[in-house]
Amino acid sequence: MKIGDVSAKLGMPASTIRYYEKIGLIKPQHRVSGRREFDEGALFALEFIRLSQAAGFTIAETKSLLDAYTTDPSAKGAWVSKAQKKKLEIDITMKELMQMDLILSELLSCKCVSLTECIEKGVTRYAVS
Amino acid sequence: MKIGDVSAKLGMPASTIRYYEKIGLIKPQHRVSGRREFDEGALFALEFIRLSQAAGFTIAETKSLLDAYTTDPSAKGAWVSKAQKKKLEIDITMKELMQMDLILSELLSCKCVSLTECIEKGVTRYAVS
DNA sequence: GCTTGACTTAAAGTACACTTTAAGTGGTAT
DNA sequence: ATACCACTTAAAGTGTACTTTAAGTCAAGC
Repeated sequence: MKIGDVSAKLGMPASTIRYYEKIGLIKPQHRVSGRREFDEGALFALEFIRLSQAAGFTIAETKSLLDAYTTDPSAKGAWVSKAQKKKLEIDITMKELMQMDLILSELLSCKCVSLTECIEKGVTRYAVS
Repeated sequence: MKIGDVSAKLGMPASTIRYYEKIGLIKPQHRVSGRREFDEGALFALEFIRLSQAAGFTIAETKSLLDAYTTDPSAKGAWVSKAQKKKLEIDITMKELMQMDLILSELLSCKCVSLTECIEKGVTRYAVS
């Protein structure tokens, strides 16, 4: 699969994919007459990166999750605790998203004529504890 | 409430709060002998901003959600459709977070010695459709 | 065979969201 | 009363994550 196909399939600019390779987030892809050829593993890595970004993790964090124990099997223990920590962070983000959703729902269903009125009426009671 | 107290309560640097005021994300706070005094409304706005950021929205998007129909009640219609759109975006992000969580769970529970092996065994079948 | 367009590189540029700096003010504790 | 620390400002600096540019290569269709 060429970079253009991968780009279309994942909805990710080709420039971004090249950038990820440049900074070592994905392995240097095998070249066929100078162009990158992507396999399933590369596609997984890119999708993993996309989801990791969506989860609010930085490139460095993503790299750390993606690198670990691929080169050194004995590093799996460290990877496991790292991944577990990330799961907790995802959990926190999920709760924040749910709270944001709840606030938007409250503001959407109320009859106030302004946000200020909503705040006075206590529509925002979920927000600040 | 002074900026330091707000900062401590929300876990948000005072510099960030000043920055939010400077760019108009929050209203200019009332000053008491030169220092900002924050009320419940301001606290709500800041918590709203924090959650909005967690939901992956930009400052501009957050501002748009926070501004609308506060000054012009007739703009509520536009605000409503905007907020509904945001709720859909939150929904997408939630699904991505769940997928990320699922992938991490799979990788955590498998017995592979490397990520490459996991990919080959199809542990990643949830990732790329 | 020649045009088209996707690909290649390295390097510079951009956007967003703060964060830091420098210089100064003001209320509180010893 | 004096030291201290949180506060004030505007402006410059920082970090992350790309994105664009410029110059060039290469394979495929007309």
